[in-house]
Amino acid sequence: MELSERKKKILTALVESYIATAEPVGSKALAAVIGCSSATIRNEMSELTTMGYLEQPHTSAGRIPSPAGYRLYVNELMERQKLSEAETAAINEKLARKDEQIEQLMNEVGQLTSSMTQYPAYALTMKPPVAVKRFDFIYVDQNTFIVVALLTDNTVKNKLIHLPFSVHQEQITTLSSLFNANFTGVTDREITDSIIRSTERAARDTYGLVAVVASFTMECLAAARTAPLRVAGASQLLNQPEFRDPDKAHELMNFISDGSHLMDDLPPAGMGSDGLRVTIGPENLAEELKDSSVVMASYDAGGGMRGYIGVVGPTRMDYSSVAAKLSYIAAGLSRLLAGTDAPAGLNNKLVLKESERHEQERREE
Amino acid sequence: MELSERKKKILTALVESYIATAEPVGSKALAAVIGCSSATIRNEMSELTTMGYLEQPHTSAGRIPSPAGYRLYVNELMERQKLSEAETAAINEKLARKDEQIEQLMNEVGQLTSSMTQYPAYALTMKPPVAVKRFDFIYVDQNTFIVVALLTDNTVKNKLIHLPFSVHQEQITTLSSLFNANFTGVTDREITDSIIRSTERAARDTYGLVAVVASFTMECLAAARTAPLRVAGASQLLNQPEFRDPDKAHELMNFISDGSHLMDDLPPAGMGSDGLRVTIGPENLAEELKDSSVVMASYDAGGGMRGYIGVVGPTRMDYSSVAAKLSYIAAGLSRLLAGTDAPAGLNNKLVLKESERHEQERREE
DNA sequence: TGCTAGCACTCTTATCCTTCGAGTGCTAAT
DNA sequence: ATTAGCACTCGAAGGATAAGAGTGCTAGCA
Repeated sequence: MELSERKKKILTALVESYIATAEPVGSKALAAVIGCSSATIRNEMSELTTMGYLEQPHTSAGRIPSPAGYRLYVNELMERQKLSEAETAAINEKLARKDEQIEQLMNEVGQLTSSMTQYPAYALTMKPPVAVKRFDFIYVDQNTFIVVALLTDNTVKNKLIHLPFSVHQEQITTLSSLFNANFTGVTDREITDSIIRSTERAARDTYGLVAVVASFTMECLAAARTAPLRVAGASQLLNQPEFRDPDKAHELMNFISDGSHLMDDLPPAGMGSDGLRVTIGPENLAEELKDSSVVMASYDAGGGMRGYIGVVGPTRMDYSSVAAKLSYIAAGLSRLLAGTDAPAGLNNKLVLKESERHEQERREE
Repeated sequence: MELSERKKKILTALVESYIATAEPVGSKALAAVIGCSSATIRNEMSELTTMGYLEQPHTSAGRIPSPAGYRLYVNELMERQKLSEAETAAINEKLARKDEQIEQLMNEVGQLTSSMTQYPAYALTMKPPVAVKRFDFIYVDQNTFIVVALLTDNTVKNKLIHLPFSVHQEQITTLSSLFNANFTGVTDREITDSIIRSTERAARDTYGLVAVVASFTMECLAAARTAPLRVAGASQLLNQPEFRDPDKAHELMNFISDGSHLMDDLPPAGMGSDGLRVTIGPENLAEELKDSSVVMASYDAGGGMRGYIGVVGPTRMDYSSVAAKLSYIAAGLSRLLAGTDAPAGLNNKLVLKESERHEQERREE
């Protein structure tokens, strides 16, 4: 059922007022904004309450939005915010330093997101499986050599291997051709015991080294797909009035500081076509997040990799502003990492509606 | 001036009671422990107060230790605590997994320390300057090669270099001998413009590549000495009653979450010969730490590297237990990383006195 | 029929006041 | 030197009161 225009206006104003002040909103305050008497507002609010969009903390306080109210606000009512010059400049400046190490960059992205939004933020990259493109072996001395593996995603991994016995140059060369023959182009899943066994059989006098290098190889490949999740600005939570209770704050901070939980929940499903997803309060799967909201954006990290940034905050989160900022940062990262521009119209102003409608439909099934 | 035995007993009991309960301690409670009347205790406490070891939050509450009181307690009164079987076992188990990456390990050490002590913890390693031992260049294709640098601390760094123009194998070989001749054995400080310039002159047709590789080299060397500081368990602060005020908690959490401040302050000076240092309240240089205490321990990370672990907490910190735990963990790390055993007697029970006496003397000058 | 004015009612928050009790400091006695 | 006793202080806790914000409902008006 569709809401009347006025109801929409009231809900919008109420949500925004509550987001700004964290105080329940009364009919009087809204009357001024909407332009009719407080009694009328009261009637409307009463209906909105029975429809489930508003809640009353107690009989004689104002109303606050229910999760459903926030949902409606996010899906249909919220203004697509534009970032200020200063904000876009700050983001661009941070992202401009392209020559940084990727890990370093990801770390700073978390902090950037957190400081821009004033909420705790996290950033993670999901990578597709990689394989080794080529191996090189560097002979250092009798007991020592270095394995260098160039991966398909063009990162290079290496390891210094120190042996309790001595080898000579030719053995290393043999090893090199063995590994380049048998271990290139295979992902970590595809390295089976049988490959290792057969390589070992072919290895002859370098027999003992195969296992060492093979395990290094597997480590590399596994490490390359593992997503390094960075959490930044967890202490920002303490700025929010809803976390002035230290016990609540502590609980949620513990939860988000240890990123593994976040990963379970967040990346897989429900990303809108615009790369944004908002989960509000009880929509979150994790028990610890039932009173919080999560906004996340995904970006193209190049080579089929998909990255995610997100923020966690109270349900009374400033969705509009956060969505705009995340979207802008994500677009910047896409451009930076993958050279792809974001889908049309996504750069600065947001197009949430499309994706959110999908989600709405899903929810109503 | 030396305190009477009884004053020492009173101060000790008072500090320990306050550490345990966070409540000001009255004369009655102490009378039971010490074995004389509360009036006597009151007289003694009154003297201890004028001597500056105790404070009164207000006229009619009990006494709490002043920073000087804690200092005296830490230096002379505190029992050297032994860890329980379970605690040593937990620590040993964590440290047993030697084959982990060093960074991973350092990260976990922070978490281990934090979870053992119930305070926020940090861990950092300081490394002496390193140099490159040898360079190897791997030719990948026309536009691409890999630089591999083996450092004096036996870590290996690498970088994939992609060029906008093409090179051939011989140029790479030339580059290799140039760098092995001019850039090995020099630390980052010693790489001057003039070395780069003269190498470039000698470089002839590989001219343009020298700068690229040289800057990679400097990055490596700088990165190798930069201490990766890990902070863990910042949210533990919220367990402490003194941080139930969210604003205070927020301030300190911000401070410690961004490790750079900690580094400014902590590592340089005043490490006792036993590898432990305690700074109490106003002894800390940083304004944000004036109400907190820091306990840190250093360990031998091998190859001249010195590592530090520490915890931050309220001045009402359980110094005895924290010192024992830190010391045990540090000794374990020394053994693990450097193979050296800690100085005699330091393994499990602590010898604080020696070093602290020195510090005491320094302070009295 | 929709809007508004008015009014009684509810419920929270702030404030003030009182009481209670823990703890002190001092004095006098042992 | 120690202790018992006592008057005094001061914060914490409890309770009553008042204030204020907001609601729901009814009745009147366009």
